Amino acid sequence: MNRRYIQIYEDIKGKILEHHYLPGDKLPSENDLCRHYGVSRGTIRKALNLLAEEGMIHSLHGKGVFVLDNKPITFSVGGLVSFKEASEYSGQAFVTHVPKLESMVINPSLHKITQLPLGAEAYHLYRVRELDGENIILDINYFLKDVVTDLTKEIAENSIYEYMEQTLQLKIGFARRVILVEPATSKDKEYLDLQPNSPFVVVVKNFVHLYDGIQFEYTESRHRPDRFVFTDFARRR
Amino acid sequence: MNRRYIQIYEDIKGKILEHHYLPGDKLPSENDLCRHYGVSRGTIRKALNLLAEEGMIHSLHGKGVFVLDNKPITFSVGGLVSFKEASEYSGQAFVTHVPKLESMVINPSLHKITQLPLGAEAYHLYRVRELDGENIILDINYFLKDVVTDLTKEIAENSIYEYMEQTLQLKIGFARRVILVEPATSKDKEYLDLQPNSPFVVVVKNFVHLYDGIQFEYTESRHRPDRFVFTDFARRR
DNA sequence: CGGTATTTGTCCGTATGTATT
DNA sequence: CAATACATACGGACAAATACC
Repeated sequence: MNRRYIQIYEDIKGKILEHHYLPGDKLPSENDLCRHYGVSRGTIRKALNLLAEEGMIHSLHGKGVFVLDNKPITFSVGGLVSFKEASEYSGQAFVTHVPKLESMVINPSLHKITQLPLGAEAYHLYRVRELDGENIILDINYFLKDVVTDLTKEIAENSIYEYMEQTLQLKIGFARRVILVEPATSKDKEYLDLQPNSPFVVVVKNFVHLYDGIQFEYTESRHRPDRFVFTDFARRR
Repeated sequence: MNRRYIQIYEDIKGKILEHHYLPGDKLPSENDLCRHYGVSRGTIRKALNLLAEEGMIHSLHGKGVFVLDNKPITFSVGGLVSFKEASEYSGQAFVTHVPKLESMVINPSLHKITQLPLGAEAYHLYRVRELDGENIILDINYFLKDVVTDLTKEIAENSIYEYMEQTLQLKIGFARRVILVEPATSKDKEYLDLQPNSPFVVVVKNFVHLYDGIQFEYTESRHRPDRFVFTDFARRR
């Protein structure tokens, strides 16, 4: 498989991130980029389209393609990236603790919450994310056992997605995400350094599917409200 | 301009929303769709790509294109849609009150918050969104006066975006959005029906730009935490 | 102000690769 | 092995918005 347009997308993105192109700059014209990369215009436009979706660039009809003022959303919570990828990007050094890793079966009440198949075996784990000595995120994960086989604490402390993609050769497809606010539970109070006057946590619920469409994961990321930030980019159609 | 692919996107989207296609169904093959709409395959693929970005469909190499189980994100808070569009879509009947509409100048401290140009004249308004007799969202808006000309209370109660696009013939381009949690201010307490034990609000900050790139709006949507929901769809690349 | 060149937007047709049936 | 279906890429054409002279 060729996927030239992905390489070009990554190349241009790198040049923006390394400030070879600055916000407000005009990129070379699409025809110039065609000559530079030795590809057709359709391929260039596919690469530029990816950058536009992420909020890195904006095209103006008849004028050119301009670099936006941006912290691209893939660096924040937006986009489907693993926690490890996000923290590496942002440059913040997180530590992950795994106080719990066990096997269980999806019972009816769990099925309702997780949307995972009733009766399926799953790994159930808690992961606590520590920043600057404070525990600010509690991840409650459920992974289908027959998909994410042989999960260990070491893998969970590093990156489960990396393990799935590189070791198990699985293809992650898409995720639905819901953000809301809930009262803090006793588990939140046990694992997070909550502030005394804050009886709430921000909850990000993730329903993650493989490329073939089957859901293999449900995760609740429970955030200390004062440290929660989510950024997003949207275009008008 | 033709924009056949937009029409096809809207047509297929409509068929999914009206349950002509159900979740799990396979759409006709791309070649069948070409024949049906009388267009080339590239045009069909552009339409399908829009649906895929919104989380309505998912393509499987060699198998077909399948309808996902979904409330598409444009129906919720995701996507760049006006409050009126979102509420019409969700079917919830909101009422909008406009307790304040005044003109002001962007001073240095406002410039820092809103990112609007220093010294520019702006409309400043409060809009309270009421649902089921409860005031649950306080919108604090700043619109550049030389862009959104002649703004009135009537327009603000209906839809400012509709006014901009249909009356002023302006093209809205893109927005950056940040979601976080803040302590409730005295204004929140004045305008929102906050619950007594909830000293916080969920704040959605919007930096909205015209198609030509200039920012014309800053809005803070301040939500009662227990009524706040945000949904999102993401793909792995 | 007008004509020409440049640049992005849309669409077409074709060819080839790769995954599934 | 062949047929089907999606993925990638090429090249050409014309439209629409803008820039330049």
